[in-house]
Amino acid sequence: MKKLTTQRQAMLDMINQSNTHWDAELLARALNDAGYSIGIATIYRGLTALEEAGLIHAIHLGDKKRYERSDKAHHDHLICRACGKIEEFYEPQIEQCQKQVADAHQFLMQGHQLLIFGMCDGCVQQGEG
Amino acid sequence: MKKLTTQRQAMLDMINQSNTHWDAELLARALNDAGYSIGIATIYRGLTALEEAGLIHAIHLGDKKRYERSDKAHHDHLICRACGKIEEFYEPQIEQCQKQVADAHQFLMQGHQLLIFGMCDGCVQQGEG
DNA sequence: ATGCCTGCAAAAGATTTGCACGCCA
DNA sequence: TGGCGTGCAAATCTTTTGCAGGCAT
Repeated sequence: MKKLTTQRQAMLDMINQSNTHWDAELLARALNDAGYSIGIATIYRGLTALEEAGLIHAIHLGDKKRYERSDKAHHDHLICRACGKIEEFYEPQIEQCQKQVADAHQFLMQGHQLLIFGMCDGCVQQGEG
Repeated sequence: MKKLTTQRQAMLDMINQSNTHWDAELLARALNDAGYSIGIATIYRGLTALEEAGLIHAIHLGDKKRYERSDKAHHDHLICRACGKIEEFYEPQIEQCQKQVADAHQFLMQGHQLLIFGMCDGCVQQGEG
């Protein structure tokens, strides 16, 4: 059985206290800044354990794996290519369409990931300046 | 200006002749099997060049980058977690919803990627056996 | 000559793993 | 005492890059 050790608790707290989309290194740095000293391997193993336990949620964003709180309703992501900002959205109509698509393909849907790439409002303004 | 050399032509042909979702190593192996001897670095550089030229299309599928023909209509992917098979689909309603979501967030949509994870029919059958 | 292309090997970044040690039931 | 967690360093995997030629214009 997986244990929720002090360090994993710290990781979980850090993730739960924010809306950030953490990657392993970011989290390691934040925890070290917060006074914990946790090896990077422990971070990776801990993140995997927390994910398996359903305590955090993972998204594989192109280059690297990110983690976010799981105590949130399901949502998808808008990703600004200019500044890297990640916004969240939830569109029930899309969710429903996906189920229909899966059914039509006799495909048992277990999950999905929708990423919308583009530029956020702020970056569009700047780009035009 | 990028050149369409013999090797890049071979890469392009290989990709165009199939519906496979190639990664760099798979493509290298296939080309070597076909009699070409192309270094892996050339494959990577070639794939990047072909993608920039719009001749092939890239999807970042979780772990690694894959490439497929670009002379196909836009589509999204159903991915079987059991056997790795990738099916394609196109659902105009989803496309349209995405635009609306982007607009609602004052987000300039440049592209998107929708992956549906689950199990294909064949694997479901097997799993139940 | 110049610019882009190639191969190889080395480097890079992200993640995993081997190993020895430590903690707690 | 056995199992899981930890740290470190080494290994792995995918991708990029440096460098020394090579080909075509």
